[in-house]
Amino acid sequence: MTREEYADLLLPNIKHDAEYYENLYPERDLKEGAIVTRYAPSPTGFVHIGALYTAFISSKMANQTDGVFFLRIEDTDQKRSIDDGVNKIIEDLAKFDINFDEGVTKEGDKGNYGPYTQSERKEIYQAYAKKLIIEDKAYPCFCTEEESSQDREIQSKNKERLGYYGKWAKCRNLSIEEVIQRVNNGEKYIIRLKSTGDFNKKFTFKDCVKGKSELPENDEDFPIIKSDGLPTYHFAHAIDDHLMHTTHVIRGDEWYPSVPKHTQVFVMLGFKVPKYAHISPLLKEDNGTRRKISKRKDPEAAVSFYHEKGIPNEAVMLYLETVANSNFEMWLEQNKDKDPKEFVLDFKKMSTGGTMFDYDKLINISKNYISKLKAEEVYNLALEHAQTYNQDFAELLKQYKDYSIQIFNIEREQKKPRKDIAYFSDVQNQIWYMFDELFKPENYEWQNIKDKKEIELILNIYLNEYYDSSDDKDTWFNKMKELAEKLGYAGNMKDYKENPDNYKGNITDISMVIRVALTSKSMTPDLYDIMRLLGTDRMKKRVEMALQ
RNA sequence: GGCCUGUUGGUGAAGUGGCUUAACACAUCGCCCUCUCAAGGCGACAUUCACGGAUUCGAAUUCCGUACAGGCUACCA
Repeated sequence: MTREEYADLLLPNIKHDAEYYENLYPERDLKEGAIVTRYAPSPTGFVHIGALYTAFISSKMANQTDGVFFLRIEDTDQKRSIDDGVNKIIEDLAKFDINFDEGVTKEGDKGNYGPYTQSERKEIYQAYAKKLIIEDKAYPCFCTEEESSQDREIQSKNKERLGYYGKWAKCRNLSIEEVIQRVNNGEKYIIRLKSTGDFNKKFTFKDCVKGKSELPENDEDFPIIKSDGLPTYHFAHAIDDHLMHTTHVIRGDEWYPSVPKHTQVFVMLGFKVPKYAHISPLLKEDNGTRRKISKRKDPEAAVSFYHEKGIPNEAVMLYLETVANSNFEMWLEQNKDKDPKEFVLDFKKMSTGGTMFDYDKLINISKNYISKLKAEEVYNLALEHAQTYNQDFAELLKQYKDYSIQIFNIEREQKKPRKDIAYFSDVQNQIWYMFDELFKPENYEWQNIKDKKEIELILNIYLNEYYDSSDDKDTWFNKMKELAEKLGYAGNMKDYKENPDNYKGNITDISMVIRVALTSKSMTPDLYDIMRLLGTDRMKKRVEMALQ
């Protein structure tokens, strides 16, 4: 039996050989320095904030070099798939302005290097595995999972290094005859790589993020094809990224220790080894120790969390970019007129340890981002959020569109705008009192100001003798001062501070009475603007309500 | 157990042998401004870079060891 026939017995019914695929997927025609990256999730439908982070880096790296960013679905482990998982991932990423040049799309594959779903590439992997078998660089293994785990236990007991290597690689030297016999007996098998590495020798490479690296060579005969015929991650990664001509493999740093394994596959197959960039994880403090943000334990792990909270997608991305390259913030400060997209991301500036996820910082970025938006943009985003999460409020916003925009315009669109909206789920809490439909105050925050008679007096005199809806802001404020002084309050704070005993109070007390009467709250944005928006009739009604 | 990586204030970090009395930002606190709030202005916040040694005229920066944390060590990715 020739080696070809032998390989054919192990991996039957394969139409094409490796050569065929080599010709099918030629080198990409890109300009010098263009980076080809990919995002390669399992179709779980869940986008982790850490995954968004690496996807963002991959996407930006490709874009800033006029390269290619593609989506590949890694579904070789069927347990990880859910229905419609791929579409959910695509949608979630699109929200954050992460789009693919190539790969799986909602309408099917796009691009010349497909299929982009690993389960559809089974034959391709097998063709290459076959090539390795023919060249005696891979072999079938009949060990059961129980046997392997038993061996690991023995190794562990004897304090030996764990794994399928050296004398533990029991099937490595099976004779062809024996293999044929066991296959014909219907025994299940996997295909393992026949490693040529030496654990005592060092393998050196340069990681784009971590720099010069030195790891032991791989001497484990790790599986490349599972008993279901699908490849393992290690093998699929090598085949796919070679055939799809990925230049930079950007992934989580849990993969860092397996670079010798991966490189070995590339080398044994005669492929050019790609560059690796291992991104350190986003961490969370938990009981005094740091751990990766976890899908199960931390709500903020899911990208949908930010959507629900109403943190603008752009703010999340701005935050992730400052995590990626901390000089980004300074760049933004110095290039206020430029599009943040012009910032050039640099692998070398990425942190090599893990980064604590700083929610406060995110909120700060979000506040600043929202404060710079136009009133109408804020309105649109607030409405969009409310339509999904707070429909009653959305109805109000729609019904009173112009009015709402004016509310959002208070102290906005100026050099130093208000920064009180951090996320859109909080908007109703902040402006409910501007809507009669929502204005049902449970308590008036009178604080400790004056007795009811004094309140009544202030309000009545103000409304009847001073208030004029056509006053501009200065006139309005001067009138407030006049009223204060007429009633024995200090019209300006300096006078009051110098001689507090000469006055019943100061202008703060006067405006506070009016503010609380109109809004029930002691803390609001600019009173003048609120009064202007409320209008005379509603003001009168609210004063009546307050005095009841 | 083995292998690898990391460790600069509450947080993210700048920093690659003297320009560091450790930048900048977030958080916190104080003062000022102010009709309240939100802002804004000013200031405080690591004598020290996990610890111990070594090299050097000089170290956060180089080397060695220790500690702690994390990752990998699956027919999971």
